[in-house]
Amino acid sequence: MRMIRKKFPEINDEKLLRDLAVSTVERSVKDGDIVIDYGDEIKFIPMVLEGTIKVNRQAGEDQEIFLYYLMSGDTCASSFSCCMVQKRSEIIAIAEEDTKLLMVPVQKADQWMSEYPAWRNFIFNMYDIRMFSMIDTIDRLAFSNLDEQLIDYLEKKSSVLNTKVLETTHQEIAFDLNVTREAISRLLKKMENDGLVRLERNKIFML
DNA sequence: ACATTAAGTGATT
DNA sequence: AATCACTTAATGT
Repeated sequence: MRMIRKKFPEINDEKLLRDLAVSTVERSVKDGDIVIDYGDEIKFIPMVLEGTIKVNRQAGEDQEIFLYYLMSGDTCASSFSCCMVQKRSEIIAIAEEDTKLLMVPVQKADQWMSEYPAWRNFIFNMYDIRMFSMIDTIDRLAFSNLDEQLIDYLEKKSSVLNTKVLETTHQEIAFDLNVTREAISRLLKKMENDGLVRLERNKIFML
């Protein structure tokens, strides 16, 4: 409850906070765990208390692309609309680090929309934020070449995880940007020569 | 020591 | 930029 207040200051309705405390379940996931898989039926809306969730679009079997991060204080509003129209998940959500979530049952979330203006505002606000972050992603995809995308990707990851040392593989980046591993390896190599990064196995040092 | 996985690279399309 | 084929290097058992 204290946690909710701290992480979600927009929710400033005492009664709603009490409702949240009784109707939600806290869930801890570890780095790399899949929170929502492609095709899952969504029954809960996750609110992120601590940690980071990576959200990827998945198209078909082998096509995947990074959409955005959910950080502390964020919620995935689109999962709300998704289950309102009884759809299965179009995205996959993976924990990027050990993460604490607050799982809000859809039915409650729906009920609170009419009950609490604070909740309604919160959800709409989150919609807006998600939407902008998507537009950002679209810009990146449509208007920038791979090197810019890669730099953007690395910078985002670095700032989200608050570290200069990214622990990841070229292959994983390649999956997220939907290109081949070789392309990433070559670009990173070039960036290393340009003094932008330093490379080690499973590590990228941002300079 | 051996197997596995990550990364580097040249050639081809 | 993708695909392929192969090498080299790091890491796990």
